[in-house]
Amino acid sequence: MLQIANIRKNAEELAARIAIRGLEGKSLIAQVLEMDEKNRAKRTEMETLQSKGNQLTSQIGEMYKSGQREAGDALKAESAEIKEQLKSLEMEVEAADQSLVQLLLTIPNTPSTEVPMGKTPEDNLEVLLWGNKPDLSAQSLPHWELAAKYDIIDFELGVKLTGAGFPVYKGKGSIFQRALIQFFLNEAGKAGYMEVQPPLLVNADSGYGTGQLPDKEGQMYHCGVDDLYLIPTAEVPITNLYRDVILNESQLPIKNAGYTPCFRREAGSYGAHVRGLNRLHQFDKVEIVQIVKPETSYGVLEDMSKYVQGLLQKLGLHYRVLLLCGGDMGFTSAKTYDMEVWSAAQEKWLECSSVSNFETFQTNRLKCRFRNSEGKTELAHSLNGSALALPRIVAALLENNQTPEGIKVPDVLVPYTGFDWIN
RNA sequence: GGUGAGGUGGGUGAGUGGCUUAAACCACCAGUUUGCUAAACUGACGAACGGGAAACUGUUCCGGGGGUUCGAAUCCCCCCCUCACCGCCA
Repeated sequence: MLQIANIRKNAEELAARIAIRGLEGKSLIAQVLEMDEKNRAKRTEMETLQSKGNQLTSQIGEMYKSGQREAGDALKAESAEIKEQLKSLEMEVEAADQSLVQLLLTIPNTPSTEVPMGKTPEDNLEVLLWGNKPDLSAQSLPHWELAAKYDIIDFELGVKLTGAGFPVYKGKGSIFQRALIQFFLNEAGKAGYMEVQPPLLVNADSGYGTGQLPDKEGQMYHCGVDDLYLIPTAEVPITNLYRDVILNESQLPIKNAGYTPCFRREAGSYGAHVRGLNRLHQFDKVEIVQIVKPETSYGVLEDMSKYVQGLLQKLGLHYRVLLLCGGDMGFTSAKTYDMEVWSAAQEKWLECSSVSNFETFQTNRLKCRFRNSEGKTELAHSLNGSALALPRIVAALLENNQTPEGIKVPDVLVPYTGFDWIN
């Protein structure tokens, strides 16, 4: 959620930035400002009356204490009248504030000025291309056929147990996936991220904190009996560690990494493009999160992007980096890079990481602040990224490294798997 | 699930109707001392929102919601959560 104080101060700039998403920034901001002005007038009116009422009650108290009981009683009527007036005024102010918040909740984050204009994925900017397409023989198989051939991932079994989108990893497939997780966590540790194991179920407050609620309620699995949500990403529990917190400037930057399964309903997305590991209801992911000082956040975004790319390079994957355009960016993000790996047998790019700077959009909801050098509280900036999401990495590795003899395990993973071939 | 105790500022924790403008201690911050760190001492120190160029000032907030009262952290009702013990159990 955008900060109202910031909108007052930088109305024009923010309107222009919203327009990068292809929205009517100017009229939206104008609407907010108009409502805000009305609300403040109401608030002033209410507070003046409250002040008057407070003075009166202390007067009455004084009179009682000095024995002027009758004089005190005489003022009670006036006090009661003020109280009556206040009742409706307070309700008006609350309703006014509520409707302003409702309006603000509909406004997405303001893209950074470097974000390209555009509405569709075609308008995303390819900022980097690394490596080359692997040269596969004509008999190359897509990963779901490889999974069956070597009996390492069983999609049918998952359907029996749960439903589509819940695969069962078996034998070397299971070990391979565990090796990747371990590799990613160790790399994150080396890069200075503190590992955390958060809960996989979160309450509604946490959902609101990172912005999954109320907009994306339908994307999360909900346990009705206990009113808890299965996390769609570790971003939710990890970022919410810092909800309602005032940090010390010296604690920043905070760098956390965590591995969790992720659960997504993905309602309405079926068909060929969700085949195999391409889109699942349950998948594993290592997530990195940073809470930083505002002036450093864009530098940190570049660092995180480089870090994620380093993982892809160590795995020897052909990938590209996209700077998402305004229209394709998530609601809460100010600037996002997507990393896509080349899936050689499917001959298409698969998104395997998304690294974003949220500026104060999340921290405003989270009330995640730090005490700056002037001793004032200030909202921190939050960022996160996948490092990495497992299924599409597994898919790309299986497809790109396939040979007639089997699937070659990347060298960096061998210490974790204990074998160098899946065959 | 049963019984009991409790939720107060960054933390510990006092506070049973108006001098609470929330004590005290700790932490954080600034300064003095100091080769450096530490210790000691001194000082400042809750948050959000509004008004004001600023100094400053107003309002709200003691788990959440309602109520009693001229006046509520304090009394009453409902809800939520935490802790302890018991039961069940990986």
